[in-house]
Amino acid sequence: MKHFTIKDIADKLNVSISTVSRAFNDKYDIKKETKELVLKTAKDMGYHPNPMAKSLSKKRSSNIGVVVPEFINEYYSEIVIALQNFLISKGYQILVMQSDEDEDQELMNVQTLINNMVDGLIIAPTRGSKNMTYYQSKVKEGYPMVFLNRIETSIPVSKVVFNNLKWSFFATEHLIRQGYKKIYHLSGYKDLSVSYERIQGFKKAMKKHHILEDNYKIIETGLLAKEGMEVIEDLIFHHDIPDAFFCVNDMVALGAIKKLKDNGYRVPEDVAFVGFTETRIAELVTPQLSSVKQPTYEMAKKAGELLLKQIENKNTPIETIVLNGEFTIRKSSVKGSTTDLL
Amino acid sequence: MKHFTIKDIADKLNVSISTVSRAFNDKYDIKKETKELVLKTAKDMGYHPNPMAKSLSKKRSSNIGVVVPEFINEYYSEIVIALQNFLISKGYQILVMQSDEDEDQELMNVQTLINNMVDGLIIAPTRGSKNMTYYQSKVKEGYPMVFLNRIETSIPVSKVVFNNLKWSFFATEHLIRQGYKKIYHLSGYKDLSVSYERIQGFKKAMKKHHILEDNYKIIETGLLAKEGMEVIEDLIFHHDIPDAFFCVNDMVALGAIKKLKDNGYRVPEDVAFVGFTETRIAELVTPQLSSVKQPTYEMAKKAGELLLKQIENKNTPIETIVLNGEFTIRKSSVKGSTTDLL
DNA sequence: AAAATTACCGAAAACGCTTCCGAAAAATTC
DNA sequence: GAATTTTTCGGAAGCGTTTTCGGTAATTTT
Repeated sequence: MKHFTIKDIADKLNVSISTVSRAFNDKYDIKKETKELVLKTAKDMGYHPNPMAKSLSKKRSSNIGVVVPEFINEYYSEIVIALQNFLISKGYQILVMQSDEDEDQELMNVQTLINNMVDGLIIAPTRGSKNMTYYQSKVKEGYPMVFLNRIETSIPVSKVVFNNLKWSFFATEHLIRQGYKKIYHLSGYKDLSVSYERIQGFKKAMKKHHILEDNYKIIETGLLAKEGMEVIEDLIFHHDIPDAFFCVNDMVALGAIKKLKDNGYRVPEDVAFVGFTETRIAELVTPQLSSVKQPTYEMAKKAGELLLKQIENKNTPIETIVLNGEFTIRKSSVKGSTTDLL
Repeated sequence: MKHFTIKDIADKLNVSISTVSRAFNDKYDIKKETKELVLKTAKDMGYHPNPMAKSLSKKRSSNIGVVVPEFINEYYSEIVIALQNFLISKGYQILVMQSDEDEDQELMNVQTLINNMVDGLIIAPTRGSKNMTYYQSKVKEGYPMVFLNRIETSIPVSKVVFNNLKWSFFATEHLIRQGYKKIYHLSGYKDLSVSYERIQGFKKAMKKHHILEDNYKIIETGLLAKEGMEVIEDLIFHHDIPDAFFCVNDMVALGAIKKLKDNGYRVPEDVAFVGFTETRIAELVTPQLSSVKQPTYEMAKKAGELLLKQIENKNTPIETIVLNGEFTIRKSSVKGSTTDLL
């Protein structure tokens, strides 16, 4: 099963290779019948164009680089899948690289992809801002690039972000409305834009409902369950357990819940919980975890569209897209919910 | 910031492009000093070879296709990450596609990748065997291909698989030794090789310990939490709840546990559980879930190595690698474990 | 019916690299 | 010091496409 080339088809039909090429790229200067003939015999022969030759001559690889901080959690997995579906449907391939939540790795990934001549990049940055000046210079050069998530809206690049502030506010307000008086926020890293924004939302809700500073706390944790557990250990040690926790993500919430349960606390009777960036297990754990769901598919699609626009037409203006999600209330944050037999 | 070519370097140094090329591919017929000079100026200029041109002339893309059934669950995510790390270190890029647990999608993915001229393929098949004859014909043609997981060891292709039978046997035997008398196996799909093998392991343990057929059951479920829940609903309806469950994976176990708890059962006091293909949340849920851990990184690396061997030397013989894992016993399957305050 | 357009197609260059072939220069042998 | 071998390099073809340019044949215009 050898690979046929454009020349094989040309020879078979006694036409020139230009004609065959014209048939595939539906150019105007080819007769309709010959075009159809070429296409048909090509199909019969099982011909597929050689993408490398095409790339070389078109000076475009039809590859798009995607860099994410990780894809162990469902969130970025879904984003990658959605990006792939969308971009393949538009005739592109994607090269996915993950940075392992490491800035240096991220820079290496981006450079590897650029050296591999991707036509554009979609980057979900990890935390830290060391690379931003480099990225911005690339953007200025006209390199098609879209940022996804975890990036300050103020930075002058095209981006798609979630409205963290708003939904953090909603989630917090829900806890307040349920009657919880003392609410702590486990906040992720403060230098991570999404965490920062969620902190702002949290504070906004506190302010709106006139809750004073001694009745709430913002505790910086990481993004892992382990880190949620550590914080709880510390709080238990200091006898400083609030009525409710609003957590930067579900994993931190699950870690914290685990540690509290291990120490005899009941959730939500003693302590209530709200997570963020909903995962599938939110409804499998006991109690089911309230969480904010982000529109991964939509975010990915928007990012893809923004990028393709840039690729097809350089100097399209910078754009920022801010998306909204849903907040699902489950037992973990409902006061007086009978948790039956746990 | 334009891209330099080999010609730019050649012109600058007053040498021919062949010489420059020789320097990069460390050929024997080039003087050491000129080679170093070329390499140095290339580096200074910020030159990077054009991968498309290279591919075209070498007739190899240095891309490797990876097809997995999904990567929402950690398992395949880890495999993909490990594959990527390994293959990039060897100078390859990977193109990852996921089949969404669908045979037709899988075939499309494989064909897309082949048309994109990947140098080889690593496939973790979804269930169903429709595509196997096609794959086997490709293998016969000499197309470098390695299968990962979910494939019968009897099929004549190179593959890396987990020793499901053995570890399923261990897990089951553990339940028996804990004193559980009536054990049900929630088995995934019977036409999925991994499920089939785990069933065999389960049966083997039953046989060894002389447990009769009316004291165990094998119930076919899917791979999702939802399906674990459905089975439990059914069993509750028929008042047919055993002492313990051995589940095809953690998600099914978690679904089943959830449903049992909702109906007033205590885990593990009333019903014990063992999962499979350990996930991170196994130790975050209450009770912590016993599970068998698969060596994802090692499996991926082995698969990568097998594939590169095939790429570098066609007609290397077919090879099968069977790997082992670890079984971690946690509270969900320990009799008389004080579950404290739950 | 001659002139002007238009439709269609082939030849050839180009994309940036690898590699084969042959030749000049250097080193070795006699 | 001539002959031979080895080292080092340049020229050129080739990888499979796209695209420009020019030309013939067909069609339309006058």
